[in-house]
Amino acid sequence: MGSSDEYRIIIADDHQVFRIGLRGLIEEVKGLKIVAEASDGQELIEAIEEVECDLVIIDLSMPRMNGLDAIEEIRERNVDLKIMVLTMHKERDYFRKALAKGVDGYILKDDIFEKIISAIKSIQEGRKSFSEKVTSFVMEDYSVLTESEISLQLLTKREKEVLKWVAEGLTNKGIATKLEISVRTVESHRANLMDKLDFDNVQELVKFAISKGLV
Amino acid sequence: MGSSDEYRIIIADDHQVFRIGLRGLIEEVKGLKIVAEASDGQELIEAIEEVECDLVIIDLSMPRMNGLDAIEEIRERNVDLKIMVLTMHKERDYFRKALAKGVDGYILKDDIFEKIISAIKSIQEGRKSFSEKVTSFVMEDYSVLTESEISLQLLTKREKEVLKWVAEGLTNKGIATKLEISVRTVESHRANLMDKLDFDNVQELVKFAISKGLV
DNA sequence: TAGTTTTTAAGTAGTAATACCTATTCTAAT
DNA sequence: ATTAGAATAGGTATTACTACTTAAAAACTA
Repeated sequence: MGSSDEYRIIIADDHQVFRIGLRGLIEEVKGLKIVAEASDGQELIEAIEEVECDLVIIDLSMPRMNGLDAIEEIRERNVDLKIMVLTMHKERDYFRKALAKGVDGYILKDDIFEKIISAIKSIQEGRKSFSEKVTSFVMEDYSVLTESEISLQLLTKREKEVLKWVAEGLTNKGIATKLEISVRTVESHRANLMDKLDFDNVQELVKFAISKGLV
Repeated sequence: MGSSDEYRIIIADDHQVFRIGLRGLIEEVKGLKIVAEASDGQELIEAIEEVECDLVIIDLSMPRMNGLDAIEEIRERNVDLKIMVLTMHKERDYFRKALAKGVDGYILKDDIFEKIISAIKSIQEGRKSFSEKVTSFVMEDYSVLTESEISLQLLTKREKEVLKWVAEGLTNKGIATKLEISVRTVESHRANLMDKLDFDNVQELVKFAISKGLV
């Protein structure tokens, strides 16, 4: 055995002090080894090319190339490399975008250290790990959609029905056939929808329908 | 005082045995009182009209009028009434739709009874409460989007850019102006997008863009 | 440097959607 | 029974998008 049974980690964070602290703490754990450090996205990409590693721990706000762009870059080159975001950002948007780019973990810097380690372990075992603080944010997010539900109540039953099928991707003609009404009627409903919701394109209709759980 | 400091609950579930069990368990808790029972959505609506209550505990699968429709009906009449879903369905879709309709809690029947009580308490105090089993489903859901990421890699940089703006709701002309290229070029990119992704309408483009975190 | 992909752009025709406006029937509430 | 709102549908013109094809720079890869 030797180094082959060690889990090789690269840290990318623009604060040196944080890196030193994290390295110290992680290396106290048997089986985990920091094989490189990077202070920005560009350096990280280079480091990955140079040294073999299993996991990248990456901050989102870094100079030159930010974390999200770096993650995209990494995923384009190597789909298997595990990526764990370790950041102060608990905003829904960062989290969502990071997830969409395929990260394996998203842990907040104000989580306790044990959480970071258990996340690393989870990822090592092929699972994913997210800070409860962000999962709860996503949950709130899910339910917040609800609050502006008044606008849905503006719509009549038929309008909601038409909206649903529009969002599903049917053409007006398709909807007309499905509901057994004239295309002109569908056009009317659709015009009323646009009017009531103050939209001027299908795209917004789709996003609205999704947010309301109609599709 | 008397009944004024009691939290009045209506139970709607199509299984009588379950209702009896739940009633017994809930009424052992001081301060909670079951004021009515219903075996389907229709009965529930009627019960709400007849007796005053603070919280409705409702199952999703019921005859005559199912839970989701009942919730919609209730929300149309009374926005303040608290609604807690208590169901066996842990599928993402049920959960998402229930949330979109503005429920205050979503608890699974295979949760322990203490969880149900603590959820009721949370709701009573104005918070929301969801079974961890469904929040984790949502989380997975969030990250599963990632797995079919291959399709994004099919697209060129420019195509992704165009896709983003389409999803944002710009017209081809608007995108052309923004990117300082001809409308015909935008049309080309868009046609290629449709082709590569095997879509045939904007709606799908929007949904795809959202799932990839582009918008 | 040669070859491939990406980005650019146009022709031509056809289909789909929108912006107006009007108007009848149906339904539910007063 | 009356009235308001919803659902139906048509007229006319304009704008937006799609389908299918071609093709030339530009950029990148081998």
